Amino acid sequence: MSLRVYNTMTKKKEELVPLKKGRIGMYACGVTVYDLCHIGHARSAVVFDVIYRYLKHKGYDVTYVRNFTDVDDKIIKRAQEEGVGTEEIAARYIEEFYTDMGALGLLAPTVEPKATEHIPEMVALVQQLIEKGHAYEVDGDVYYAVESFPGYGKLSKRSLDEMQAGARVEVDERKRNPLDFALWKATKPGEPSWQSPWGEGRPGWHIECSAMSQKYLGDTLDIHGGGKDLIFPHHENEIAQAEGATGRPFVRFWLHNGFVNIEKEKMSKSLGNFLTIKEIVKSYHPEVVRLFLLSRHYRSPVDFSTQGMEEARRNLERFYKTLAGIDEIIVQTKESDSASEGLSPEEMAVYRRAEEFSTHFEEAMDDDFNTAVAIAHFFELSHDLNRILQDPSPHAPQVLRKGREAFALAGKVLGIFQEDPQDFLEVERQRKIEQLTLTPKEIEKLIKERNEARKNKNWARADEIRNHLASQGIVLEDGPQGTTWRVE
RNA sequence: GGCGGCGUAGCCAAGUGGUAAGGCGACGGUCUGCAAAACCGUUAUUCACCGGUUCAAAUCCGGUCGCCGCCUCCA
Repeated sequence: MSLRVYNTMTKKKEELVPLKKGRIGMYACGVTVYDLCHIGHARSAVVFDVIYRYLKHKGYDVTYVRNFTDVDDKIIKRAQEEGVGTEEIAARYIEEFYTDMGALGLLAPTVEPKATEHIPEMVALVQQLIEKGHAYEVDGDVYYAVESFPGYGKLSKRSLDEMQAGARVEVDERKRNPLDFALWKATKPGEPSWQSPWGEGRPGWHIECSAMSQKYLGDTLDIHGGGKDLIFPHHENEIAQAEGATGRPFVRFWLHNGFVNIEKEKMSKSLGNFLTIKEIVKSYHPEVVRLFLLSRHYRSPVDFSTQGMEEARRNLERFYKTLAGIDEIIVQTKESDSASEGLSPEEMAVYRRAEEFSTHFEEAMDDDFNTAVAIAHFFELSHDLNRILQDPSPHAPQVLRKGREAFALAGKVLGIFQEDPQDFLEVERQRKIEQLTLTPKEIEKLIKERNEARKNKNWARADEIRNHLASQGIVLEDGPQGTTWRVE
């Protein structure tokens, strides 16, 4: 099966053919470390994490680079506000980044370069651009001359003329073209700075990704990605820098993820609806966040809502309930009990579907990482397995084991279903119990009373207790093993 | 103003030429004292609207309406 991806450059799905057979070099724009990460960062990070995982799953030797922008206007501003050094701000939010992204279960990239640790590479690149006539120096600043690069605008599909017509950039007399952007900025008092051929200064934003991707992945990357908002100007500028310097194609496949809205509104600081990852994982298990995000296609906008998150939580719990049921049965059986001998036609059918699961999963993922379809397959498999679980025959473990393997293997690619089912359900239970006004002890007491009433066929009293607890969000389940309770 | 995207059931959401995945909800059934969970079944003759191309269109083309993003820092 061949993997097809949507390429922003060509606006088409194309077969992902790497430059070197069996190897993939991929670069995802990371974060500027001046504040806590929000759900938008989480989406981007999770999307590229899943892409990384899937490429590895397909057997590619992947080099994944994700950078930290640790020198930038916003960091400087923040540092000045707090009266501390920029290094302190950067170090603080890098640490927070690891805490938050670690919580979301992100795999570590191959390399995580920091801009400040690659100043010499950036200076060299800028010098190269000046030599080739793509950049010019004015008063210690260096600007990229967009008119010197014929392909400028090819990724974002705009021409220089169009952009100039609608330009809202401030006029700077020293620039040859208003759209020329800074490669190097002369230092100002109180700002971090480094030595350069143009005097003390610091790099512009776009140059770091060109320099660092080149260093770790070579002149041509297979995949470069980030949020849709980076298409212009960031990625457009990166192309101009990299291709202007090397004269070779910069990126084979451009991948961009869609935005996150909050309750149908654009997320923005002025609206005060910024949701940080920290806040979210306080209320939801990280796998719930992943399931929620991956239930939509990565290129579409997604609306982050309580309703959507609750649905994801309910669904994940359902999956884990199935898995817990399976584990309970197969724990007694031997590893080798996954053969198909002696199965009933019904069991055989499920066995086959479990066997084919990975094929279907890969078909979905091969189609531009269609995680929504992949997750739909999980629902189907889950139904199949629940049917077996309902009334397990002596041969059931053979089928269940097969299904369990499928869940674990494909789940690993999405970064879900990786917890022990019992543990997961217990953690979720505790999380909900904390919200209750009643204590478990009080609940147990009421259940005891209700069971007394039931013994005496006092259905009125029994139902009264059930309804009372239900009004608190507590659901009673009468089973052969007695009565258990759970929180809605 | 320029560029781009989107509009699929009550809701969420796949599907980009071959006759509408999946989830939530709702309804009916199995089970239950009643429930819950789980399972079974039903729930879009139709994909914003109008016109066109085609044997065939949610998918392609033209137009209309509505929503959104980018063009300035942004995942």
